[in-house]
Amino acid sequence: MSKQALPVVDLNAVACCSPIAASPMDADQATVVAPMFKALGDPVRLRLMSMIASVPEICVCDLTPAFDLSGPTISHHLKLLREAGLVDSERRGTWVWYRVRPEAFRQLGALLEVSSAPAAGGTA
Amino acid sequence: MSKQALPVVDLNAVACCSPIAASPMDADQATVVAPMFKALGDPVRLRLMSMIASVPEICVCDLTPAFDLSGPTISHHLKLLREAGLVDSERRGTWVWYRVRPEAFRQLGALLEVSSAPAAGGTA
DNA sequence: CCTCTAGGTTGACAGATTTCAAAACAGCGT
DNA sequence: ACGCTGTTTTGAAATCTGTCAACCTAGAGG
Repeated sequence: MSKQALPVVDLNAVACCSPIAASPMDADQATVVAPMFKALGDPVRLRLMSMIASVPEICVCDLTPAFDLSGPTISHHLKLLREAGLVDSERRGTWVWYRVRPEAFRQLGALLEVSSAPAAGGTA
Repeated sequence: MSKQALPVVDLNAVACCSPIAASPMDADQATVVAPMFKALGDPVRLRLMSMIASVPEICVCDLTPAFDLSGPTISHHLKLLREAGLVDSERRGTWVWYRVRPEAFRQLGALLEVSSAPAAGGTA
């Protein structure tokens, strides 16, 4: 019943910072990282993520009315964001508060870092 | 017949650089950006992207054998990457070469930048 | 204990995604 | 012209996703 479902993505299990462009990512790492990108690959979740990331923390009750969607649908998207390890939630009395997991956020950023131009001399 | 299908994502149409965490992203921008994350949200495409981004350019014939998937399937994933605006392709004789679109890559990275702790005093 | 509100879970369904086999298309070499 | 190899397109099957209505759980307040 632990509502604090352990994130599917274990950040410590990931070679956490070599940029995608530094060297070909191996299949295992791709399997771990892809779900994080996938979680951001839906407009609703991307907005949700942005709203959460823009403040220290935010109540579901402030998230839901920003969309033209039912409560359960928002709840579903928040769950995916949680399972991807991107956000954390905490119940405090009546309300549930969400905040980002900075490590996850940082990792994603690191993955997309541009590492200059590697020299695999193809083009000429 | 133009195989150089115009990317679905028009990079110039995007408020191209304010980090997700800077302020809540509006619905329109989310609609434009989400497909890019979505494209990276599959392990195969993420690896493909990584392989392409790790070198100046790479031939499909070097991409395909890295996976346990049929040629058409790889081709399909490459098409999605192209449509997301993340990569470009060019046929040169018998082979087709892929390379990243640096602008798109940079934009994605910018989106995930951590902008310290913003003070959007909603909470207190 | 009862009721009210905030959120999450279940079940169902339309539409999208992943994948492959088969077929089409594009250059190259003979 | 013909066949060969590399890549994309088409068509179809199995699976996954986004969404809602209905229902359940958690805490607040009588």
